[in-house]
Amino acid sequence: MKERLTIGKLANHACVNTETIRFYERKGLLAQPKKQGTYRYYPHEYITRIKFVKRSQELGFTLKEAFDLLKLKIKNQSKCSDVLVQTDKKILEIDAKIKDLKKMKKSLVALANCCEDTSIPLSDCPILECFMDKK
Amino acid sequence: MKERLTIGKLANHACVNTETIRFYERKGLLAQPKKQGTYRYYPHEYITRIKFVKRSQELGFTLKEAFDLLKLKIKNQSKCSDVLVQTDKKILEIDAKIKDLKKMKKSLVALANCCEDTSIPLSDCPILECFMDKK
DNA sequence: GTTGACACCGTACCATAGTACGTAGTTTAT
DNA sequence: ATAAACTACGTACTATGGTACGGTGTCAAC
Repeated sequence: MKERLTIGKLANHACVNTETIRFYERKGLLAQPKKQGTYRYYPHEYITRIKFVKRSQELGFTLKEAFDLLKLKIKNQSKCSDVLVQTDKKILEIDAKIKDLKKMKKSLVALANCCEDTSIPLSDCPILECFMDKK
Repeated sequence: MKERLTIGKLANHACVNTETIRFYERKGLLAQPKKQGTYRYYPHEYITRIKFVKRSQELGFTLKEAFDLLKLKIKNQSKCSDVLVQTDKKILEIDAKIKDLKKMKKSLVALANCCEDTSIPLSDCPILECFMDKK
């Protein structure tokens, strides 16, 4: 027999704070189940849903984006293409970030190299210029 | 002859809001020039400095990190070894960020590959289950 | 020499993503 | 049966990175 999921138990199972669940509810992102007496009891699929949202955040999606993906998952008339559009968008965003970071690293490595030569005064270090140019 | 840079002109040249400059000053990140009469006038290098900070933020650095990077150049009386330590730390941070992003991307690409046939209804699509598994 | 645009300053407010806390009532375990 | 542990709810607070606003004073162009 399945245990009745109070907010605390849901939080434990989903590895989040109870306050986080209450926060999602306040934000209108997570539907609040009706009270049965004085307490609310959560359907067991809420555990997976919250875990899904946390995982999406780990993959670089914002909270809202994560819940949007969840909605697609729940809504069974959604198509795979709906999810693909979001995913492809994120992949492009990540690619751009990686590209930028690599440029940044190159500039920093150049700075490190210039600092290794202690005869060069730091005032002549082209760090600022490096950063601004490599865009 | 160079124009006298009031906060508004500095903001325009650096492509930020005047309030942003005031915010940096309040945070103690940007030194407030002494008043000349009732107004403050900014050295022209502040334009490049703010642009540098904005560029660093674009590359995924926090505001504080951006100003720390800026200090590398400005604090040229500091020891070269100090600068090297800072720079190497930043390079490691960048490497870690790139690694994280690559991991994210890998997961997302795997996700996208889960479903090539975009006409399949989502209820039959494994794409979102992939999300949970590929950790 | 007036007027409109700007500076200065403090304070309040925005979004994002939560966390903490106090009060009151309820459930559960011993 | 009583105490510990939990729930519900509202509000306040955290951090990050700003933006907006109102009042007062000033500068600069026409």
